[in-house]
Amino acid sequence: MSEQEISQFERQRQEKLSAIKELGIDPYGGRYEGSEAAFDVKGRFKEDDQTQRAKSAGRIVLLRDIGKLIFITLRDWSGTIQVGLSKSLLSGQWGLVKLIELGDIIGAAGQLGKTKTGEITIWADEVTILSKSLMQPPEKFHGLADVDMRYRQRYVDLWANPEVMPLFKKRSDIVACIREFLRGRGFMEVETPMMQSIAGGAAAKPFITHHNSLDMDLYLRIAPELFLKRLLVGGMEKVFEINRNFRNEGLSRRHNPEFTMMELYQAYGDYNVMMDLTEELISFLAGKFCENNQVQFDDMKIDFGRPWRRAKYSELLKEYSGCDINDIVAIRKKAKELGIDEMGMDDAVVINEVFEATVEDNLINPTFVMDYPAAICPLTKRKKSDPNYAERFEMYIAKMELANAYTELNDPAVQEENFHHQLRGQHDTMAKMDEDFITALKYGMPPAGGLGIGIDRLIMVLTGATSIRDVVLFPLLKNVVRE
RNA sequence: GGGAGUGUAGCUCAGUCGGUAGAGCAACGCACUUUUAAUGCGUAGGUCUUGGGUUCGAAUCCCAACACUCUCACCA
Repeated sequence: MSEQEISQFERQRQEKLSAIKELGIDPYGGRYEGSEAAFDVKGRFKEDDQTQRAKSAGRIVLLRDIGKLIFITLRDWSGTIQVGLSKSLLSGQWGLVKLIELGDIIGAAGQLGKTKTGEITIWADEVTILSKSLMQPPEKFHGLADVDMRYRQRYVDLWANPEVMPLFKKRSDIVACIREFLRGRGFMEVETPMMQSIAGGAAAKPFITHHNSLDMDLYLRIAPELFLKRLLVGGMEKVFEINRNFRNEGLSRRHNPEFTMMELYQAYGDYNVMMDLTEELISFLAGKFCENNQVQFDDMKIDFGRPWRRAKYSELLKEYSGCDINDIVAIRKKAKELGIDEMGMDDAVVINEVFEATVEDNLINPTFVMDYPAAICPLTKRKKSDPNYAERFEMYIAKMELANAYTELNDPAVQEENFHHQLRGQHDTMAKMDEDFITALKYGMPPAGGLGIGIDRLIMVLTGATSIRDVVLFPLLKNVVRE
């Protein structure tokens, strides 16, 4: 279909638009003051008070025309409210009233009352058209079901499917609570570069862009870690950042190429401090946003009740794969059984492959996995008691990695060595040495605990949404090729 | 990138053995001042994702492309 060609529906709506203009009315409205959220109007309604008035604005999502009386359901960001348009109350405006239709945005004011059937209703004595809709809205009962269209036209999805707006409101509330919680504990929010000349702090393929006047290639950041640690060097003691990371990798139910990460650093702390903080923060959120501290997620019932399990990496490996972490022969045998191509992989990588293949699917309730093999943790301080292991934990919920934390490595010599050391079998390693970060460490970084929490995934487990695309307003999609 | 599935009216979906397409909602017309997915009667609406092929004949069978979903791979 060519773009010039407009549908019969759009043509019909254009005619109504013209008819509204002919009445001398601007079909696109303007400032509209004094309107109240539908939710609030319903909340303050009193049974036998005849003097109540209300004024609301929103989109018409249902319309029942009974001749000289029209019932309309208006939806705004807070919910819906019924408006009754009666010819006897609106005789002067009846010409306009008969021209409005599903999808239009209107304002209405009048006495607040109830209908015979008990529905709280604004009996309008004044109606204002605020925006004429030229497009046909989706089916009123099923809404917009086509997932592709829901993501491409989120601006329709948000009002056509009633559960969508509350979900994104909840996301906003959760993020606000995280900020409130952290600020309450003395953390300072900062913003560090999203465009970096060296994409460091994680092992992932970056997106590349170019700055013209500096004639310089830049990477969209894969993590803020190395910049936040520079702030520790600078003397900030408790910092956090909530912002986007970008990773040039595959998409899935759990992966969007741009995703929101909360990273925080606390000077003089360690990974045990981070563990307590993680448990307290997420428990606080679960208590606030989840009924009975539980969430149904797919076929899993997640229980956020404390205390959360804290188990060693080696312990979980033993529990679910049957292998002792020190018995590399048995682990390689297990890897073969699992179909992992372990030839040419370093031991630590094979162990981690087996771990991921056997353990992850069992981690449903919040679980801290502690003490990772040091070889796969280049930014982490090793355990004093056993330098083969690093003071790192990952926290899992519903088989997903939600958080990752370290006792941060602050020895510049060890850090430099780790940057140089490449593990065979790992596709991406720290691509380029960040010399300036090493310089920063040489000035002295206080010992610290650091934590990263994947915000999108956290929203998923707190709301029961099983696809990251349901908690991201505009997830990345392929372009539709237009002829 | 691999595998499986899906793509039909503006939307939600049927479509049997291969015989040129159906419903509900929305739209248009008429009626209706207490509806709740309002109702009743009537009208109109389709390049069956796109391009090839098989066939007398394709929404239906085959091939390819495109998009989406699930899944695997990738993903400290």
